[in-house]
Amino acid sequence: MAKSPVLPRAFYVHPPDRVAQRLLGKVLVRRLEGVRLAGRIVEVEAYFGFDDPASHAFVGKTLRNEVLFGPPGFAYVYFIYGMHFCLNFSCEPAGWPGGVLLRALEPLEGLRTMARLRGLASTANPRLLTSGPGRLCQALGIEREMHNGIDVTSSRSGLHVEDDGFAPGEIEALPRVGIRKAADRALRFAIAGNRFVSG
DNA sequence: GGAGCGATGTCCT
DNA sequence: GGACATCGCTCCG
Repeated sequence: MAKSPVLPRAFYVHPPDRVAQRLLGKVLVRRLEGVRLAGRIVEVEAYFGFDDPASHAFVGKTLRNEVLFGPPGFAYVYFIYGMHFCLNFSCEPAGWPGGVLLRALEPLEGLRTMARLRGLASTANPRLLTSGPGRLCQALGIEREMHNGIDVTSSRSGLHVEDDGFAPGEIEALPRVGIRKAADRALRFAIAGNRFVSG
């Protein structure tokens, strides 16, 4: 089996809605203590900058969101609701804010480790592993202190994205989840019919 | 299976 | 002090 190429920086140097749609079908890979955890990206959301009130970047650059204003292809990990982490990738050239939130994966490799990290006794219901932004971070052992600001275009950073040639087929555009502002914009993208989409 | 709701830390005003 | 890009539990049908 040919080794899948890692998505390079150039992949992320585009507006977040474009990057979001092109991330669908790619494989998120986390190397954790020698174990390879992997899942296919099936649901994402795009967040712009100053013209998007729902974006963390809308208020301008702060200590928390500065990764979104930096160069593309870096992880923006934040803590929400007192107990969950969410993973984004920065987009657009340095100086332009924008990011893509990863909302759901179809688990491919390392399911038993994912279940353990999620506090589940088994992999009987794989939807409970990585369907949802907080769940996928927990399943892959992604935390802010370790991962915020790391380069996801390097396979040495322990978190990167690969292209295994999978073609996602039909993509649907939906309203974003869990936001109050700009909730009418269809900036959530999913592989149509995939059972791991969080909805 | 779906609506309702509580838990809980961090950031910005 | 309030809002928050969530999750899992309860209760009800």
